[in-house]
Amino acid sequence: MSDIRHRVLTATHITEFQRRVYLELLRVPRGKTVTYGELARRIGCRSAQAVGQALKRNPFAPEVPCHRVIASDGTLGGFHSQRTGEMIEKKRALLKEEMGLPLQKK
DNA sequence: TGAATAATGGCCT
DNA sequence: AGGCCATTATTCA
Repeated sequence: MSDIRHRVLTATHITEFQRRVYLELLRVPRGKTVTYGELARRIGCRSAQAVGQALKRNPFAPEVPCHRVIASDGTLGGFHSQRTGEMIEKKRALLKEEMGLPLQKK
């Protein structure tokens, strides 16, 4: 079982909203991707930016499947080349093959 | 198809 | 209260 989930549930240095985002993210089944807007709607939010911000500030780093979140275009959306960014970028590539995604490149 | 801009909603300091 | 954001949609060429 993912202690990550437990960590999020015990996280107190984050807002309730943030917790929802992480939980929903962990809730995403493997081989499935969700857009910021989709995830936002799931938690009852209308702003994908808020979700994105939550992931950016993600205190749970790559432990959380943030690589399953993509833009509405089916692209990788945002992501920076920071330390975690590189790792996630790589993870994303593997995840794509894992789920058999044809890598939509507009 | 690609780029730029506008609008939007919520979070952080 | 102000600024920020890993967005989204729309518009123009």
